[in-house]
Order: sequence, then C-alpha cells, then structure tokens
Amino acid sequence: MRKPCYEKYEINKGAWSKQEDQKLIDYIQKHGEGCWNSLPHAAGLSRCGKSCRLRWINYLRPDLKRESIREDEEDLIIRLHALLGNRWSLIAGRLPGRTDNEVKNYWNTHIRKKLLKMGSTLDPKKPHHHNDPHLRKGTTATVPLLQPDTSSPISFALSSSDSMSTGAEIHSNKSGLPDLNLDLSL
DNA sequence: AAGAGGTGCAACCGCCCAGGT
DNA sequence: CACCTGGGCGGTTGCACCTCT
Repeated sequence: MRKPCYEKYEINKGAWSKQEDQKLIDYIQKHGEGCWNSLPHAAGLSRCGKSCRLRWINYLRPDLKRESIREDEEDLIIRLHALLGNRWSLIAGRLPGRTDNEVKNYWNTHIRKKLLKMGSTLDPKKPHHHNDPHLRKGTTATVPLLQPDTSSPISFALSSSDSMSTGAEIHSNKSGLPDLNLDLSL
C-alpha cells in the first residue's frame, strides 16, 4: 500500500492561501502544466502534486467560468448524466469553463434534490450506466459542445426511458472501445 | 442578536489505469 | 510479464457561510 503523499513530505493541507495560489499560477504560467509530482518542489509549494493539480484545474485555470450554472447548462448536465452516469469529467468536458468537481457538486447539491422532489423514477444516485464497462476510462464521447450563447433553455421530459431515447448511439472504435455519438441537438 | 440547522463548495482520499522499467 | 509510479477520476468530508427561529 502506498503512503499518501502528505505522509512522505512536510505537506500543507486544507485551504490554499493567496500566496500559494500565486506561486502556483506563476509557476504554471512560466513552465506550463508539466509533471505534477515535481511541480510543488519546483514551485516552492509545500503541497502534494495532486493537490496542486486539483487547485489549478478546479479553481485557478484562467478559462474557468466563475458564475453559477445556467439553466441550459443544468439541462445538458441532466441529459449527459442520464447517458454517461457519474462520468463527471466527460460531462464537464462538454461544458466549456466548467470542471468535473463543479458539475459533481452541482449535481449532488442542486439537481439530485430537484429530481427527488419531482419524484423521478431515475435513481439520482444510481445512473443507468454507472457500472457499464463500455463507459469506463478510454471511452470517447462525441457530444456537441454547449454553445455559450445558447439562449433557449433545453426542455425534455425526464423519464425512466433508457439512454437511446435521448438519441445516443454507441459505436466501437478501432481499439474496441465504444464511441458515443450523442445527439443532443436542441 | 444569537444560536441551531441547513447548504454549498473546496479539498482530500482512495482506487483505477496507462506507461515505463 | 510483473511491478512501480504518476496522473486522473469519482466519492466523500469538513467547514464557512447563509437562513431560519
């Protein structure tokens, strides 16, 4: 069993200070996202590499949207979740400026509650494809990016119908892994 | 005004996978 | 082929902030 990184070195835990943020930003702006494991030492941070990566991806990246999730984004999250299950990184990948952590948090705090209230037949905690091996790592999802300027909210009925009703097609690619072609046109 | 309870989000933990040796 | 290491991901936790009484 590997020791957690914070047991190996003198590692800070908990909330990041402004100085730490600035060091990380400065380092990445100069050197780019390289080897996360060696980054903390190189950047003069008492953090583990994973922590740095998380902080950068979820909070410091310049292309992140900081405003709350819009209605159309929420609808897309629901649709993608019905197709992909808890594959937050894939879902976030279709939402420009959003992170997997943000989408995951939003799902757990807002949408799950909403669905439970609606009495959805979908179990918000157990998506259809949660354990589908075809949707494990390596899956290529071909889903149109949400247009940032989408003005009309996406409307669709939540039901217990399977993923195909949302227009998903699963094809195999060369490596034998499936490609997902999701027709999520508005 | 103050305390209790609820909520939301940042961060951590542990597991899995891919690539290197 | 087995093992090791780093990167990435999903689940969960902890705490600051907000709302209610």
